[in-house]
Amino acid sequence: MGRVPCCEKNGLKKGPWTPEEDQKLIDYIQKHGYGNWRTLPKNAGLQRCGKSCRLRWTNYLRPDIKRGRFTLEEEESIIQLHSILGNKWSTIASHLPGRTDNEIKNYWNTHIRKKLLSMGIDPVTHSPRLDLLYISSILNSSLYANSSNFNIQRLLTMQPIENTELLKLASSLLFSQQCEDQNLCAQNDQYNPQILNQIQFQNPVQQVACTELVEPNMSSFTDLSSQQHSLLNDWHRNNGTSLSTFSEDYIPQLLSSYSYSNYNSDNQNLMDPPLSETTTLNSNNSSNKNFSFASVLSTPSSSPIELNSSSTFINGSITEDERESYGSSSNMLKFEIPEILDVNEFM
DNA sequence: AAGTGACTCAACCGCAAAAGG
DNA sequence: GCCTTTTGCGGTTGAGTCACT
Repeated sequence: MGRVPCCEKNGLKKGPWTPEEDQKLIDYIQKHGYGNWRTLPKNAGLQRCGKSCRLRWTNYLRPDIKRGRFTLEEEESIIQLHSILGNKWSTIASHLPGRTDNEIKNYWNTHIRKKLLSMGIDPVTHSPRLDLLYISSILNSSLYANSSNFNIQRLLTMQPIENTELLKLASSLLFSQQCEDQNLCAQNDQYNPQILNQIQFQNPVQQVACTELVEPNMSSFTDLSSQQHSLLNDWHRNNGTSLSTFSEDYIPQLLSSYSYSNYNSDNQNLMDPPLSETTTLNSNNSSNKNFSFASVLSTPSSSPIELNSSSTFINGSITEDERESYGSSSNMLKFEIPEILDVNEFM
């Protein structure tokens, strides 16, 4: 379909609107309405194209536009609607009176998306970042397994590591292990809790992810919708500045529901939860009109998760060695990520 | 106080669908 | 049914602002 530019470039102003231009547009629309955007600027005495006028009116000058910060309810709605609709900003906006698609799009990109990422949730799929879990499991095996079971050299030669991020991580691990060999060789068989306690996670999500992988809290396998809701409230109150508290409570629940059904669907799961407990966390219940934070997780659990470009597809190919290492010894299962690894590189 | 990088958000761009002749 | 015009949408940009050094 041939397209003619909506306006002549010459002689028409671009860029920020002045108060005078705003007033002209408001006055004209209040008098005549906005029938034809193409002829409107000329009639209103504006050196703008119709497209620019329409955008200015719909996104800024319209009298019913709500200004100010998004409320918790609006934020919940956006997340829930996005999990269903994707980037259909205008459709999402139609469910939020007074908010424009542009505003919602901006808010998503600058706030919600980052929050979800920092919580270990893929904002595209609304699923837990399984690549982080996978990395965590690899780290677990690599750092504290006995050398006879697993080592980083082996990690570097593993088939599933096709992702360059994992390769970077593996390389970093190799380097950090060399450092540890020099400094911590005294603790060959058992990790030293004092030393580990001194190592701080850069990302609390990972800490929880790692901990939960190896030490599942079975009490979390219950219906959590109300709890999740209160967690979101906490998160919102903290304005995203203190995610650790939220994440530590929230992420294990995500992992509980998600890793069970996806991580190793055919064979024995890492933690072998009862099936019924997994299903109670299914959030795709359209009859639930109240927002549950589980709605963030919208991807059907039965489908393989194709994460975004910075993510890694996890196919559940866990070797017998690794599986054993997860479940055989609680000592070996505890681990932490060295500071040398920048978790943000994987987010 | 100046420099720099990160962040925000209004505005633009290109495309596609809808509408009209 | 075809072509042109208009409208709407989603992705992206960049100027302004803020925070930190």
